[in-house]
Amino acid sequence: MGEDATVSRRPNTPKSSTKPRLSTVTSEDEKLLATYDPSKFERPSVTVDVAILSVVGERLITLLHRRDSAPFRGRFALPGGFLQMDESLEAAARRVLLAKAGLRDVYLEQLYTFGAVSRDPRMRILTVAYFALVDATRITVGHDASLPERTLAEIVVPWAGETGGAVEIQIEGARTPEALAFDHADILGTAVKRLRGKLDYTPIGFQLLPEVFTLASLQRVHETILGRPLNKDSFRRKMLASGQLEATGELQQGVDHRPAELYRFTRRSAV
Amino acid sequence: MGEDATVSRRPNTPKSSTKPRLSTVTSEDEKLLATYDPSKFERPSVTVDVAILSVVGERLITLLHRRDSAPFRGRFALPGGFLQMDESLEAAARRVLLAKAGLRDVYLEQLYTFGAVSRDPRMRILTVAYFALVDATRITVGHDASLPERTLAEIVVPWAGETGGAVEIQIEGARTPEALAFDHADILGTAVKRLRGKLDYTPIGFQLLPEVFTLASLQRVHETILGRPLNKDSFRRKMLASGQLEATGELQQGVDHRPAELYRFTRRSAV
DNA sequence: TGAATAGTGTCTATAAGACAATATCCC
DNA sequence: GGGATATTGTCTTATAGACACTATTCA
Repeated sequence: MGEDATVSRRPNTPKSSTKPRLSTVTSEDEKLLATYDPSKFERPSVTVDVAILSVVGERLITLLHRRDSAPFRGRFALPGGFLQMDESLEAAARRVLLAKAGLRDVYLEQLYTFGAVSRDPRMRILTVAYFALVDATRITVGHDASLPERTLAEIVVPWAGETGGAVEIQIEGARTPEALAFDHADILGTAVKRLRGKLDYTPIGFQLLPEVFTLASLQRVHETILGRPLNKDSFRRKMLASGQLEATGELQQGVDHRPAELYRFTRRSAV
Repeated sequence: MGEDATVSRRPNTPKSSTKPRLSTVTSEDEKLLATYDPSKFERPSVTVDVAILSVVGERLITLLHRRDSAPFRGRFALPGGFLQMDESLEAAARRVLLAKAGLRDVYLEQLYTFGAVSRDPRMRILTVAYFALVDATRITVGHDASLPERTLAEIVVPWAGETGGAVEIQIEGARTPEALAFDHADILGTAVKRLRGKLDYTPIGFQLLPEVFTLASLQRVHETILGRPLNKDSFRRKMLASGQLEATGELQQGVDHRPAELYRFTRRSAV
């Protein structure tokens, strides 16, 4: 940030006289801080929200909480929390993942920062949104005393390709789409758009599958995310040519047809 | 943000009793706010920084300011400023562009939010970084009483492709790279990485050229950003096939060889 | 044996790279 | 005319899609 030195762009903010005292501040700096005090500025609250995405069957799903307080009481919302002063943004996102969904060691990437002035009716709150990819076998919504209530919801994407925009959320059994709290439908839409874009040139789809998987299941994951069918032959060729798949030599079990070979991602560490 | 309702995750924050009063808050909400007050949380400062990129000759350049106060006094930094409580993030970025570089109506896109705990030695400051693309003819660094001092600096990218990482900054005439303030070399590196990625599938390169341009100059822009030579034939074919170029019928003037035809971008509005 | 999906091989269409030939301007 | 770059056309190679055929499992 190129914070200005001379500044008093905000005459309506109270002129606080408390200067920050940090061990890294030298005595020369101390003098300068007298004329430049960032704490003069009003500050927004900052939260971190995580769009946890997974593919179950042929559906793109996400994990939500029902809000039990205002604003948007009763609406579903992404898991999130306030950024603490001693943690990085990513650390906050990982804390949220663990505390609210019981997930650790998942693929996590910063998505976008949402900062519309009135996105929260109470006060100015920015949210730094992340998205996480989790294979279906790791998401649980059963009762767990150490975790808050969770709900899995289907993401229905009402636009093609990478058009972008809000998505619709379909709760199991419900007939109409569920309106989400805040701008969370936009956040999920942004996550889907980003994921679709990445799928073409990165092996990110593997993050949504268990350790070993068949090429057909990988293709179904891609198709579910992209929302369109893919050519089987070229999908197969491209994946094998990418050098990122490793044949395990094992075969699929328990299917009523010829079993497919199981593959493994060669760099599971790519988080 | 899925802010928790019951909360008191931060026992060390002062329990403020000032509840926000907003016209959109209903009386039922008022009651709930008694048990849930986001202002209880300590808040970071938030700035917006803008990486202004341009291509001049065969060089990728950016616009910097020299800091005249601590921290990083004397170092160059990106233009930036504190987010005001009544403006959106993008509005803040556009305000910075106008106030610090005299630029308006330029391509602007949110890049990434940088939030390492100690990125500013004084206090916790997040910055939401944006990048702007400006054609070379619009960047001025001459003296202008309404603008702060500015410097154009060359961006030297020490990595290939989309590897990512900090870039080096070369100030005109200097022999060694210039160390930037804060994490601004990382921000610029992130901007270059993003730009390289977008160049393959979006017409974003046009934003760096004047209204009309030749195919050769467009190719030079692409090559400068990508840091590698491109095949002339296929570049030409791909651009013309994209349907985003429109021949003006005019020819280049004042060259000592056969003049090239001038083209125009068909959707300059794509900001 | 038949249903179902896996996996291989071949052909074609399309896009990318290489290269040659011609065009047009200024000096 | 000579130098320099633009523009067009053709050939070759790589990649993607289409399709036919064989393979393997279970019911």
